[in-house]
Amino acid sequence: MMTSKTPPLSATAAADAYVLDDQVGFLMRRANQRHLAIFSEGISDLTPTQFAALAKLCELGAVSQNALGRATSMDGATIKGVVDRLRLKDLVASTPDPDDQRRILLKPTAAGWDLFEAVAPTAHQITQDTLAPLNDAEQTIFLLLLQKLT
Amino acid sequence: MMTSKTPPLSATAAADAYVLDDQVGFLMRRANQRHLAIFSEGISDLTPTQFAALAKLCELGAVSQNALGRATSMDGATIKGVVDRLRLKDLVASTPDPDDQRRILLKPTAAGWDLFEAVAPTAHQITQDTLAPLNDAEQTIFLLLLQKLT
DNA sequence: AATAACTTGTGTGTATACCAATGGATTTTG
DNA sequence: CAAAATCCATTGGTATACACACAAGTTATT
Repeated sequence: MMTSKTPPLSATAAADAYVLDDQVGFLMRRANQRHLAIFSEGISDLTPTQFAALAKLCELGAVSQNALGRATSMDGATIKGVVDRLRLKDLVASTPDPDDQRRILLKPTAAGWDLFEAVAPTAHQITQDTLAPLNDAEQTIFLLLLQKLT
Repeated sequence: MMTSKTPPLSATAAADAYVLDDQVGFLMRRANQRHLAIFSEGISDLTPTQFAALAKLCELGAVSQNALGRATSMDGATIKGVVDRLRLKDLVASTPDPDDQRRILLKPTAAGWDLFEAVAPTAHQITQDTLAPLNDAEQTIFLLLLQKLT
């Protein structure tokens, strides 16, 4: 509990005790910054978000844009921009869904598949490089705890 | 090591083995999304980034804009926007540095101090709420490992 | 002292990321 | 079946976040 480390405090005392560098949010932001740097070093063709969308699309087959967004934890506005850019790069193709006129069915193009398969090993390596400061046991625990925070 | 879970693979096999939901980057993004939601629920006046900058400024006293950026892990372009918005809200004041004509010295205003002290306890609570899915021991480990990944 | 190298703040461009609103399509319900 | 509720894609707005380039100021080098 919070109270074990921070017993009831006046607002001022709480402010004194607030050290930014100890906050989860700040640490997660920094850890993520490091990961993004590692990613763009290894894969410069795609952003992590674009790769996530492409990978998920290769995993799922043909899905609607919003469904892909849900599968990758992006809201409608975000996934639209990502898909637009993937289409500009000819990695993803879209066709209207004959069963539902609202939907756009997305599929990886041949080039999309090729790129995904070509960079998947690198993506694995990026995950490993990101976790490299931890030993095997620590990596397992970290991923487990991270999953619990999801 | 990676090889314990993923022995040498052909590109296609690597693609098969690539499950987005197991990747560190994806998990960190989702954990961060959850944290941001908790934050904005508790503190709606400021974004996490703005609060981080304000908190660090209260911690450091008078520093230049770029120095504040370094202390909060934001690059020059990012910290500029953040500080601009904090100034618009009258939480931060800027004066030219007499010793270095390039620099702008930043300081929290009285309102900035007041707001920081008022929300610091809430910020602590947000950290706790974010970590709530973990028990005490897990929280300690998680923060430790997170720090190692920084 | 003059030049080079660096720092600081700023501006531009691109890419997430989310909220709110909208119009059209589909599903659910009364 | 008709109305309400929901879903879908899109748009506009705001806020990080980083890369790059730039001008002006400062420090280091020669």
